[in-house]
This record gives sequence, C-alpha cells and structure tokens, in this order.
Amino acid sequence: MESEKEFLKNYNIKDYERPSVTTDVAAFTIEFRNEQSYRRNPENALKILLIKRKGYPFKDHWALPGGFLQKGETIEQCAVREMFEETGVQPASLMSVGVYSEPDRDPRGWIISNAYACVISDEDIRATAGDDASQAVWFDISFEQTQNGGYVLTLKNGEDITITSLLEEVDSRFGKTTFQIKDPGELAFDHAKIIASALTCLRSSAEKFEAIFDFLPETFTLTALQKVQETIMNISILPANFRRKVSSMVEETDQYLTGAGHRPAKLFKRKSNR
Amino acid sequence: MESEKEFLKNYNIKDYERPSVTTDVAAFTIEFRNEQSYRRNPENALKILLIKRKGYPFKDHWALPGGFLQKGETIEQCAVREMFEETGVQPASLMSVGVYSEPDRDPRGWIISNAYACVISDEDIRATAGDDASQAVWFDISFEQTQNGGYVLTLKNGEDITITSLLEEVDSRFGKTTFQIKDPGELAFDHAKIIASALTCLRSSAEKFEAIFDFLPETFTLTALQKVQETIMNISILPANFRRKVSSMVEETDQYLTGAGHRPAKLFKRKSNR
DNA sequence: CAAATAGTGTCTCTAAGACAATATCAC
DNA sequence: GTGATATTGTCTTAGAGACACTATTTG
Repeated sequence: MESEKEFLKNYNIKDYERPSVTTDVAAFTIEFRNEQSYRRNPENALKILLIKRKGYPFKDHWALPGGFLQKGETIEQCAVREMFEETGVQPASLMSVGVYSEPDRDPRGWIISNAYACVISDEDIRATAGDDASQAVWFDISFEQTQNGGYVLTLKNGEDITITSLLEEVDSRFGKTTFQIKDPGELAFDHAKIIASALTCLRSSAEKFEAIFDFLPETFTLTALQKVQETIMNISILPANFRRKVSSMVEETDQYLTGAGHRPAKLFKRKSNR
Repeated sequence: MESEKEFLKNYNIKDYERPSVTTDVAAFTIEFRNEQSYRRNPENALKILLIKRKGYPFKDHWALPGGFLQKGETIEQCAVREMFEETGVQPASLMSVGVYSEPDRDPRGWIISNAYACVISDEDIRATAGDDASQAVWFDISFEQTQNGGYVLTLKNGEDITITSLLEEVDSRFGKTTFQIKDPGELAFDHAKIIASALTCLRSSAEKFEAIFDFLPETFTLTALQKVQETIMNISILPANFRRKVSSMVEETDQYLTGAGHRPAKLFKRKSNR
C-alpha cells in the first residue's frame, strides 16, 4: 500500500498538458475636469487604462494591462504586480470580473485569463503621472445600448485616438452580464468583452455604494461622492436623496473645502465598518 | 522586421512555467422531505454534493467534484464535464464563485482552481439516483455564525457522517465574501472555504430571486418556490408578501396540484424575459 | 448683491412587512 | 365538519424620488 508521501514523490504534475494563465486588469478612474467659467464645480469623466501593444500578436492594438501568472504568487498578486510593472499604477481593491478561457482566444496558444476590475483614485494617478517609462494611456469610456439591442463601447483619448467596439449581450445570469464581440475595433484579443463586463461589474457595485469611495481621497465632499456615482452609472441624482442614502456610510470631519467661490463644503470620510 | 506569422511560428509557449488549472463545483439542491403526519407539506433541506477521495492526497477526505481543464474546452465546459463524470449529474446554470490560487493550496504542486456553484433540480437528481457507479453523496448543509464572529460549516449525511469546519470572514468587498479556514475538518484541500463562498453567492443570488427557479421543475407551486427561498436564506417569509414580489416573475398555467388533502395549488411557470 | 454650490425640510408615492379573512380540497 | 394549505385584502411603516427652501462663500 502506497503512503501519501510516496504518492507525492511519484506524482509528476508535468505529465498533463497545462494552459498558460494570465490576468487582465481593467483599471478605472474618474477625472475631475476643471474647465468652464469661473466658479463652477468640475465635470467628471470615467476613464480606463490601456496599453499599446509593441509586439505581436495584436501589434499596435490597445490592450488591458496584465500578464502571466508566476510561480509562488496568487492571481490577485499577479494582477497587482503586472499592473504596476506596465503602468506604474498600484491598484488597491480588485474585483473579479470572470474567467476567459475560449481555446482560441489567443493566437499564441492555450492561454486563459482571469479578468479583474480595479479602482484608482485621483490621488494615485497624480503620484504616477511623472513616470515617462509608462506607455499607459487613460481613455474616456462610454458604453451604450443601440436601438437594435447591441452595445457600442467607445474609448477616446482627447481628439487623437478613438476606439469603437461593437458587442452583443449573451447572458445575464446571477447579476453578471457576459458579452459577445461583433467587432473588436482596435482592441486586442477579447479585451472588448472584458472591458464591457468589467464596466457592468463596476456599475452594479457603484449602485450598492461599494466601489465609489475608492475613487476619492481619504476625505471628500458629499457632492464629489455623488458625482462619482452619477458618472459611473450615467444617471443624475437629487442631492437631498443622495445625502440621505449615504449618511449612514460616512462620518463628518471638522474640515471644510474652502476657496471655491461659494459656500464651503464639509469634508467627510468613510465610516469604518459598524 | 518580423511579421506576425513569423512571430507566432517562433513563439514557444512551453518556454514559461505554467500552473495546472482545475475546476471545483459546489452543486446545491433542495430535498423535499415528506415526513410527519398525514397531510402536511414537506419540509425542505438544502444539500450539497461531495465525493469521497479514493486516492492521495487527502485520501478518504470529502471534496467537491471537479478536475483538470483539458485542451480545447472552456472552464465552464470543464466544470460541466467533470461534474457529470464524477457524479452523473448534469449541472444547468453555473455561477462563478472565485479563483483559488494560493501557491501551497494543493500538495501535488502548482494547481489553481476556478470555483463554481450550480443548482440541481429535484427532477435531475431522481434521474441519476440509480447510477451506482457514482461515489457522490448529498450532504445536508448548515452554515452559521458563532458568538465570537467565526463561522461553523456543518455537513451531515443522515446519522452516519458529520463534517464540521471552522472558518473566519476575511473580506467582503463588492458583495463577495471570502473566508479563511481555521479547521477544515474532514474536507479536502481548501474546499471548506470554497463551499462557504459558494453558499454566500447562492444566498445573495436567491435574495434577488435569481437562482430559486433552478431548484424546481418547469412548473411549480408558489409555496414550493417560497420554501426554496426560505431554505436557502434560512429565513421565513409571509406568503402574501412573497406572492406579491414574485408575481411579476411567474405566469399561471391552467394546471393544479391536487390530491394533497387540502386546497389544490395552482401551478406556475417562470415568465420568459420580458 | 449676484452667482454658484452646500445643505435641510417635507410631501408624495411605492414597496415591504404584518395580519386577518376567505377559499378549497381529502377525508 | 375538520384539518390543512391556498389565496386575497388591506393596514401600517420605511424608503425613494421630487421639489422648494435656507445657508454661506467670493467677487
């Protein structure tokens, strides 16, 4: 009779064929645009971080940052590491978006991807903005349903670059929506559908007030928090109602945001659990 | 300059070390127990399907059905295939529970697991009950919080077998709760925490009336549907309120369930999307 | 004071919970 | 009729949305 020790000694994991495993990370942020006249509050824009591929396959296409899982790390650690290596941005909270494992999704071979969404605060971006080595670019993101039931994903970087992808909803079981790519546009691999799913996850998370705090610094005004939710979900909310709903999730500080040409706003922070 | 074709020809995926990839599936069902006196409605019990391991590692421990991803299939196809091979049960709707990738989670080596939950209807179980080849056993499942903030997972098969695992909540971001194992009991690998997470997913899904229909046949009584939700979430609901809430999700048939010693119940079916 | 945003009070409407009442069958 | 469940009606309460009003700052 073989003992467990003997079994493990004789067991050779290399006997079986294995896929390569990667992570792809959809990093979102909100840009506070200070344009317009005089004393107006800034406009907000939801943005996503992409990388221009320098080599094959999908040379010169745009892709989500990510890379191969290395021995000794978890998938989540891999996601954080690859994100930092490729963009200089250190993601905080990861949100699982799904596993992409169609056998032909990568021309290099059998490569499956674990997709994550994460949120980067305005602060963190400023901290890494000076890093020239990074080839990462933030794109304005819009994702809208068309008349015929399809979806259009549009990614824009100023006036220069516009990427348009066409998708279709395949399935929406258990609150998670999956998409099918009709036209990937300039996006590499199946990243168009990963981005669409990630945005769907982000939206349902923002709806439950889950992810919205991560876009802002430690202390924030309630108006800024409201604009985060409005921007992500593409809706508008009446201030009185928003304040009532978040009141249980935030606590006052004794600081104010002054010098804006109008009544100063009290700064709040997120209430610690219970 | 290298062309894409050349690049792919020279690219050798075997140059990099890769993990083995598996799926583990937590299959849930609800047993309608017809005990008690005379004309009472049956009691319900939530059950989960486990397999007794015949070989190392974790010989004689209980584990979730699952197995290695094979070339040419998706993770979801793998989950369905392994489930069928090992238990004779054909799962319908898969729900992603998370990726388990701690480097030391499997003594055989670098093996990461994609965990799924699925729902098996009473009907489907009856269809496979005669299959003796299967070593799969359905366990009653209970998962409760203790005074000190920990959790106890108890799995019971009649009077014979009782498995008890102790867990702790680690994190609960974005509606997905992760656990840490304090004592795995007789469960193999890290399956105690996979089961705990799967049950959490199932509960939050049942709360939104997502998974509850999958436990029942095509047509069902509203009381049966209500008991499904009550059993999964471990709560009790007033019939009038439950009926009001599901009314938009079901449609009447012209059939009745008779012969139960009391007023016959109308049979309903799930309303097709919109 | 004017422009702009911050913050509050409150009315209405809808959905959820509680509870009571009525309906229908097998025996 | 009795025991059991099926099904409906409605009172109360909590929360969401709408809207109007007050407060405070800079120029």
